[in-house]
Amino acid sequence: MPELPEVEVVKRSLKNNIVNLTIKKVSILTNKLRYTIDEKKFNKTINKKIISVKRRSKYLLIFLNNGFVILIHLGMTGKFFIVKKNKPKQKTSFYYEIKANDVKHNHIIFTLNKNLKLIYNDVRKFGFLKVMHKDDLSKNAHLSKLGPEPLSKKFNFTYFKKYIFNKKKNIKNLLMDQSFVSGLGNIYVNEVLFLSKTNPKIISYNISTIEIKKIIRYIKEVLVKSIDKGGSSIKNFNNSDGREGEFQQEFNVYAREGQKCLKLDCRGTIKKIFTSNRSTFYCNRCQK
DNA sequence: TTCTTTGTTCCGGA
DNA sequence: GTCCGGAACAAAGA
Repeated sequence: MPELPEVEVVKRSLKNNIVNLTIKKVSILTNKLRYTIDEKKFNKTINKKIISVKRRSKYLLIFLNNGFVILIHLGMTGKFFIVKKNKPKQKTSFYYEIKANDVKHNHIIFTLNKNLKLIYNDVRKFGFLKVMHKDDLSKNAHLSKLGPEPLSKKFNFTYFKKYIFNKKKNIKNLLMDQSFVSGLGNIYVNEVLFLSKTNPKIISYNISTIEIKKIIRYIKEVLVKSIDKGGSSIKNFNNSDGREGEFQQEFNVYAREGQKCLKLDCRGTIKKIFTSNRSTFYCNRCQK
């Protein structure tokens, strides 16, 4: 599931592969992803050059040389494939050989110059692509409500402490709240709370100064580490077989219900509960 | 057929 | 009016 590190890895891959290329053609194979696709808007991208690729929270932004931008959210299962026409077997770290059974989930195909194709593939169709003018980005409903980037200096002790004053929300829900900090999802929030030994149900205003510092430190540490590893939950991006990677080994608590706590000398067991309809995993001993 | 997964939005209660 | 948690929603696979 793409969270901030995975989106960052995708951004870097796109940056290395499609900047300075020109979109020659757009094929919309599915007219509805999360939102209905406005085909006319996509025509604005034809014969335009890609000048940069950026990330904000879990959103990708592909900027074109006519002032238009493609805003993308990968949802649960959104992926980009870059393939070389007529040479399907050729691969680099990001080139991907599409298997026949993946093709039915290809929804939007950008034909680029240099015989390349950029393909948006999404099994669950919870992602979206939207074309708009860059001047309209600041008032876009998705982007305008976002809190600070977790890796930025704005996300610090002072900000955190001030924000949780009187906040009755539990810490799990707070970290999931994109207006507080933008880019964390369920997997990384579970991991961070394990590392800081914080109980996910604790009321935010009750969190101690020491614990706040730990949470902030581990958020930054886990995200950076994951980005460096190429995004823990999309290892398959670099695999040629298109299967799920062994990313589950990377996690201390996520999807480890009933298993032993991995912390040395802790004999706890990983529990699974639901908070706001989201699966929450924590150790019953070290996250009191 | 039912359950699961996610981020976002909506709704009712406090 | 504000805050919060829970439910609903989207699609598809197991």
